[in-house]
Amino acid sequence: MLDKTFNPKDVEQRIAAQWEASGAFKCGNRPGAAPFSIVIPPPNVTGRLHIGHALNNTLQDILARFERMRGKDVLWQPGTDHAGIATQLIVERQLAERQMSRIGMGREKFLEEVWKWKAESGGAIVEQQHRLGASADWSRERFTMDEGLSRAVTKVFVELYSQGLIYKDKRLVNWDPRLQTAVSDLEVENIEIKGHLWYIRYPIDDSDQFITIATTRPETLLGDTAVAVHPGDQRYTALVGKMAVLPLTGRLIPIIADEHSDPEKGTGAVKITPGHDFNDFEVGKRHKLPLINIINKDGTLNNDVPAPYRGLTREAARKKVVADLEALGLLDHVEPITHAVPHDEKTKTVVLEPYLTEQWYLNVQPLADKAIAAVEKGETRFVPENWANVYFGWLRNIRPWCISRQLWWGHQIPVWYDADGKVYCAETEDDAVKQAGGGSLRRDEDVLDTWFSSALWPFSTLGWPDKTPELARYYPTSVLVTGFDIIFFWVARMMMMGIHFLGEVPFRTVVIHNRVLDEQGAKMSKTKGNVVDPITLIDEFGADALRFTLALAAGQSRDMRIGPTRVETNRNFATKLWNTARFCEMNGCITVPGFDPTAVTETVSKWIVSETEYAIGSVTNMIEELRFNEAASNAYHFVYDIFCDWYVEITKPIFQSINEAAKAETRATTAWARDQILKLLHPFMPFITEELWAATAVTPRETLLVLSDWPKRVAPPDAEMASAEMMWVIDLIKGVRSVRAEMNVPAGAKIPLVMTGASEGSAARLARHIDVIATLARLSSAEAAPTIPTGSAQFVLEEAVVALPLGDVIDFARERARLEKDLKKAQDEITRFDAKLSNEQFVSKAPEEVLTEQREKRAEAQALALRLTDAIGRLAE
RNA sequence: GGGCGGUUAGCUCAGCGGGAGAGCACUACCUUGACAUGGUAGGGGCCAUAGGUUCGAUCCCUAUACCGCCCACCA
Repeated sequence: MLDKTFNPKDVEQRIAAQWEASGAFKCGNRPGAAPFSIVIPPPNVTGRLHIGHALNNTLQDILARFERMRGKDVLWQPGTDHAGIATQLIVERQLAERQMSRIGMGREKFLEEVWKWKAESGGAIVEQQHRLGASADWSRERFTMDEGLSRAVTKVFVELYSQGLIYKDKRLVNWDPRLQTAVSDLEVENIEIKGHLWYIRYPIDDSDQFITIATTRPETLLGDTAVAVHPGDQRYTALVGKMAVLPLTGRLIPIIADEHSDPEKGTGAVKITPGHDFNDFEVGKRHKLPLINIINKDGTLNNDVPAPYRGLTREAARKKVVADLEALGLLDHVEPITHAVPHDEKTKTVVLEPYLTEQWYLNVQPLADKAIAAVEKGETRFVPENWANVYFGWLRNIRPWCISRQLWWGHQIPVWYDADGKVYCAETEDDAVKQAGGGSLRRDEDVLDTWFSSALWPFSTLGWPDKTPELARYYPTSVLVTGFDIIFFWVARMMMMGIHFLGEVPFRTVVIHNRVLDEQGAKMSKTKGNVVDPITLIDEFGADALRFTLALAAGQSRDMRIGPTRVETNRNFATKLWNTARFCEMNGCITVPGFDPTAVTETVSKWIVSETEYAIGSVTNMIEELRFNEAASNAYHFVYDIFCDWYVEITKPIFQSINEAAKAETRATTAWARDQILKLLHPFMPFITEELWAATAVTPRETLLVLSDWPKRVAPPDAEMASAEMMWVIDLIKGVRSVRAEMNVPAGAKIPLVMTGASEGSAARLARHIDVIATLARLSSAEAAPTIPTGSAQFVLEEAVVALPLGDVIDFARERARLEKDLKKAQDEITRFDAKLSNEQFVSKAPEEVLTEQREKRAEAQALALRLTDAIGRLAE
């Protein structure tokens, strides 16, 4: 006997162990089956599962389980990302607690520490993915710094280098002064902050005039090498070609004319600091201006500025420069402004500095062109498809990718230098030495951007550059499921690398899912403290409830809000499912081997087979179309509103009857429908369905549910007739219940029912389902009769009028009000249909079936109104 | 500045050319032999605004407003 409620805590771990032991998630053991593959977006090895991961993994798991049940050879490739910066920071912080430092111990020792950390505490997120029920092939788990994957990285680098696509360049980069590394354009987040616009007077050389410039960064004045005005700006034409005296330094800098200067902004004259501003860098190149770097790697001012400013932080330097200018009377005025300042995208606190360094770049332009073409040609499709525009937009304006990072944790760049600084790019040091013709070489100290290895994930995890069977079988992967926030970081780059190195797109379909917000609609962040922890939700409500909630919320809109109340609702759904199975158990509904749902004879059986068939079809279609929310809600609707609310209730009087043949068929049919439900829900709620699959079996099941076959659509006999009949029964019961409630008939009281004007068919239906109707509508009797007893409450059911003789109990005023309300509704409908049908344009232009439909509806409303009018008339008798 | 979403019941959201839906919340009643993590019956909406297309618009088109996101840039 099943317990009264489902206890996820007891069950989940046990079920997960069974799955693991059965090898159900392993790919490659279904020879002849079509492959279906997904690579997981590898979470950071430092990460904790957040609700966005939970959504992402749930959707992938739905697909994996669905396709596995459909007989495919499923590979869901799991793994983690080495996350250069995040991991290095964590280990550095731990070292600091032990009074140690990265620099102090040196590169080699430090990397040992990181690997040690990874072995001990890395990958906690993988355990959390297990908690969620993720059916990935865990035996194939990969890490971006694994030996094999690192080999792929090296090979890719060397090839791109030899193709001339990777090169070293000295230009401005976005510099993180705290980590002292370059970051790519994508890792910059421009944050609006309140600042000031300082108007500063630069004296003109050999003159008593000034040229006033406006700047948000007065401290960079120390590195100015020009002042620019717009060539067409009349105000300054006379000054172009003269020299200005740079305040605080006394350096002479030219006043130049350049289109970059915008007459509308500030004073129309702008200071040019090629060393610390991207635009100014370009201006400097155009005018062959000298470039002065005034900042150290840590963000403090260097020795190329006047002594008083050396060593100051940027903030301190700014204050001092402003104060000194003011003292000199060169500060014209200050305006408060709000402007966007580049911050480091991860912490959002560190202000990045445009900084002149030598870095490795990847010229992605040629790869981008092919990546664009592939989506244009439909080789990869986005779902929803409008995300393709975001993808195109970025790739069409792509700039070289700065791939080097001044970190230690990551893939070290496979480049060596000889004593003369000559470059040798090779897969191994030995090869480099060979290239150099002997001698000792020094390896480039930089590592690659973490996303460089992520870009190779769809093929590096399959064994590339080796020609493995897995690579042949599972590449291109079937579907990629991810969030829109990493379309640029990851999706586009995988496309570029996949096409370039494999000659084929890495995935056929990209599903972009919503972003998860908290229940108030706010973006979740650690600092706000509004992060909803999926593990907490799993602990409280079960993994199935969380998964079902996420699937239901995975609609087309951009955001979804998730919080405990919604998960609780679906925990309740799980309980409902559990108790339905319990009901089946209590009534002896046992799976009958070889049961043929198309051979049932009872109307009720035909009806539920037909409804099940419909549910199978809709859930299957919706998953195929990647409309997860529709799939989940269709399944929910079938299970709750049809199976639980009606079918189960209707079987109760059958089980209590003495019709043994009907009971036997109902038991078998119910067991069959329950099994179909378990299968339909399994991709969404794997734990509870797997548990019920075993618990409801009298003789052990042939396979675990996870390995069972997806339900096939069946063609039930007389489906339409059976459905119409059962709908009629349901409408009758609903009608009685409604009248009872409105007439305040006590719930326990059994009342008689008299049906008048019933056709032969209706009378027969009434007789056929008398037990069900009497039980569910709480009737003492139900019969067809020629006349309506006085003192009856009435309602209309198709051609018949149903009367509930309530005798003295009836409240005539109330009954009249109720009937009149219904009548008004019917009359309003008639009016609406008449308006339409009397419109010549409508009659002549609308399609025939719409016309017929409208006429039928009008006739129905007319008949209803007529019978209601009669009923009201009888009330007066 | 460029682009993209959203605006539907008190709340969170589905639906997207021919009768306005769900969950939660709300009201009334109900310990009915699966389930109170439940059941039954209800109340609640000019589907943001203004035009247009159409016989017909919550749905398609165009503008507007508000909310939000992405990209670029800001002296």
